[in-house]
Amino acid sequence: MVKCIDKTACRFKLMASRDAMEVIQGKWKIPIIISLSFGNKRFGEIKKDIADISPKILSQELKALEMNQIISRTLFDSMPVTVEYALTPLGKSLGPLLDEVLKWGLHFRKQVVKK
Amino acid sequence: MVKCIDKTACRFKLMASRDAMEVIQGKWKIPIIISLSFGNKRFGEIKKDIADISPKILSQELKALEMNQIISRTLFDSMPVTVEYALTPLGKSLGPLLDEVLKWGLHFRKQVVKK
DNA sequence: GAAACTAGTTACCTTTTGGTAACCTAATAT
DNA sequence: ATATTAGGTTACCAAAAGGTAACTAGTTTC
Repeated sequence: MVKCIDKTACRFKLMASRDAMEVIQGKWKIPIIISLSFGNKRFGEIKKDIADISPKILSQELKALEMNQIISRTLFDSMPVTVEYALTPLGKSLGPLLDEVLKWGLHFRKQVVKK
Repeated sequence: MVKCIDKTACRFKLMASRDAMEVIQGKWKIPIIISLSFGNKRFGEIKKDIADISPKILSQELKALEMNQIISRTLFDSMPVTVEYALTPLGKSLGPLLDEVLKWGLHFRKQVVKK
């Protein structure tokens, strides 16, 4: 039975995984990132993509993603003002992680959910 | 600007990612899985590995992971009884996902957290 | 008889997350 | 004047997640 011998390395791993999870955790962050992976979008477009998200939650989650530098927010002073959200390079770098999440989700569904 | 044209495929993706996230979401599930990736462990050993988890939460999370068939629970009727937890093949199949989480977490920390 | 070890459970409480409904500002169209 | 569009905000509420402290059962050692 192998133990977590190098405790510093182990703690470092736990820290890194917690960091990553904090960024993508919650009901709506991954759907928003997936929506933006199909191209830059405006507030209303994301809202239309994700059917049952409320404006309050969408606004809140977009702010959180922006603070973590996953997305950018650009204001155009057209009339009426439009706002464009886009994935940053850091946001795009989530691609492989999200692919794995998706892949494993399908595997899980095949094995356990079974419908 | 590309949209999510194939709506059925898109909904399927969202469903799969939500399934996966439900299994690994929360403050303690990934730490528990990482702990068990170092070998089968008993309740008290996992508790020692994860320093600040309370027995209530550990018990709760182990039950959830067992229900999702990520871990197995084996009772030995020694004196006093001991219980061994282990990753199932499905649990082990989370390996690549967790590697990506870890990798991205380190990348994120280098780029954003910066200390 | 008292303490310790195993693997938890229970009651209670706080914090975080998610959700609804109504409202706001500025401009343009009817 | 009124409705509509865009991009939100606000107040209020419910549910889920997380945490603390104390307690349980059975057995063994001091």
